[in-house]
This record gives sequence, structure tokens and C-alpha cells, in this order.
Amino acid sequence: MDVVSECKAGSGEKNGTRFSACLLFSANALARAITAIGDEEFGRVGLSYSHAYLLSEVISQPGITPSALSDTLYLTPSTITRLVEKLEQKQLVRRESEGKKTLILPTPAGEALQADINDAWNRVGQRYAAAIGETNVCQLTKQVFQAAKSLTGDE
Amino acid sequence: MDVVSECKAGSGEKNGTRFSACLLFSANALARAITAIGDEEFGRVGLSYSHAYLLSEVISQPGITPSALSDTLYLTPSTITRLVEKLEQKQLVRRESEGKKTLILPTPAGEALQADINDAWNRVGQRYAAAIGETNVCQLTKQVFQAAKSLTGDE
DNA sequence: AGATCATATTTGTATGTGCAAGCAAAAATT
DNA sequence: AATTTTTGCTTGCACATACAAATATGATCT
Repeated sequence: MDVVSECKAGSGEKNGTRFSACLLFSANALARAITAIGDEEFGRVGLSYSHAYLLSEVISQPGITPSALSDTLYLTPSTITRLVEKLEQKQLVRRESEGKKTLILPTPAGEALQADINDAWNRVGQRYAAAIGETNVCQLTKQVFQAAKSLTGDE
Repeated sequence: MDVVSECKAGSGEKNGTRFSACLLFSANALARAITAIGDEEFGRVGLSYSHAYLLSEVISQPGITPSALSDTLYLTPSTITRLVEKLEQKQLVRRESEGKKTLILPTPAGEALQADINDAWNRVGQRYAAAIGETNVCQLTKQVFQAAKSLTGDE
């Protein structure tokens, strides 16, 4: 796929097709690659990266609600429910109903993981930097973040 | 998540953590957003974007093998199998065994979709451009593509 | 030629995710 | 105060994808 190198501003021409396809697949490939690194590092802690990140949010804001987590993690509420369920099974987190809301709190076992999780995040960061360069990580993150925001109309 | 704005080169400090997390989630969010647009446009053709792209590859290279498709689409062979299965169900594609290889060929019904698929790709491209600007699409694609390549060690 | 190794594909199983529908609590309207 | 609407969360179902194991064909090396 060297379609990318032929990028010209006018998107009307025939290559626009392949080009959009490329963005679509690249974006997914990037997400998978990045996720793979995340899961690899968090594997040692016995979590996936989403679970890990959710857990650290819960630790830093005990009593946080699923909807708040949904906003922070850019995941739908239903997904949050699944993640919390699994963390609950592992006894790293517990739920408390308060009216319509649900509060999510870390258990001692969950809190005990915080240091490991931070280490894992650091290793993840280092691996990104090693693979694509620190400056690029930064640029990439900004651009990806911006684009994601614009595309979801969530500005 | 305004973590992004605080990006500094040194990834050692405490914010590196949040920052990597941000890239991870942004990348996934971007992929989902981009995919959503793709699926929306391809929905009219009755396909998902991966099926559509696979089909157009098969049309332009009749007899292409799953492994070749795997390389082009950046998907694992097993995923290709599933995709082809579904397209076969819909009678848009057929398989032909040739020794160890499997050749994938479009059916007439499949070929008939080509124009619609191209239109859909164009609309997808236009929507990307509308959302994040043509210049940005271009830059983004390049960057994402490059990063994905570096991260998978597939250079 | 027979045995081992390599390659190409498929299947079983699992995961993360979302959508749409359901339910439960709260808020608003009458 | 009773009904409707909104909000927050959860469940059922579906999908795209991957990994690991299974299978089948081909290639290589005695």
C-alpha cells in the first residue's frame, strides 16, 4: 500500500477511493498495534489495557460513575458495564448503588495494583517512543486526538 | 481529556502515563469513528467496509489468495476467511481450491456492485474531508499509516 | 520414495466493542 | 399528587477481529 505517497489535495479523482480505504485500514491497524502493546504490558498485571485504565481512574476518583468513565475512556456505557463486571469478578472493584447512579469503588486488592499499572503505562509510553520517536508520538497523539474529536462531533 | 495539550518531549515524567493512555484511547476512538462512517456509507450497499474493500480487491484481482488479501487489508488470514465466508453466503464471491492455495473470484452479482462500492468510497472520502479538512485527512493518513507500519515492525 | 519441514487455509474459541431494548430512578409537567 | 419525560445503567444480541490448533498441500532432504 503505497497509495499514501500519492496523496494530492483534490480528493475527487479516482485515487480518492483507495486513499479513504487506506485511512480506514490504517486507523484500524494503528489502533490494533497500539492496543497490542498495551495489552502486552498489562498482561503481566493480568489485565487488558482498558481494564487497567478504568481501574486507575476508579482509584484516582473513587465513587466515579459509569457515565463519567464513559466520557473519560471514550467508550459507551454498555462497554463500561462489561469492563466493571470483569473487574468486579476479579475483586478489584466494587459497585454501590445510590439511587439512579452507580458508584464504582476500588477494593484494597485493586488499590494494590496501582503501582504496577503505572509501571506498565510507563513501559507502554517508552515502547511507543522507541518505535516511532518521541516527537512523533507527541504529534501523532495530538492529531489522532483532534481527528477523533472532530469525527465524533464531540467537540 | 486535555492531557494532549500538555505534551512535552520528556516522556519520563508522571504525565507520560496519561499521555500514553490518551494515545491508546484516541487511536481506538479514531478507528471507531472512521469505521462508523465507513459502515454507514457501505450500509446502503449492504456490506461492512471490510467486506466492501475485500470485494473490490477481489474484483480488481480475480483469483487473489487469502494471504495476499491479508497483506493488503492488514488483517490476519483467519479474519480474511471469515470475511470471505460471509461474502460467499451473499453470493458475491466464490472460492476455488487450487492445491494448497485458495483462489477467490467475484461472481457476476459481486461484480455488479463495483460501481456502488466506488460511490460509497467517494462519499466516505468526502465525509472525512468535511469533518477534518482535506489537508488534514492527507496528513493524518500519512502519519497514521507510517505509525502503524513502524509499530507492527512491518517496514 | 519416505520422512520431515514449511506454507496456506480453515476452524474453535475468546475478546472488546456497540446498538437497541429494557428497567429503574429522578425530574418535569400538568 | 399523578403522569410523562428524561437520565443512568444494564442486558441480549451481534460483529470484527485475533490467537492457537487443526488440516491439507507442497517442498526438501536424506
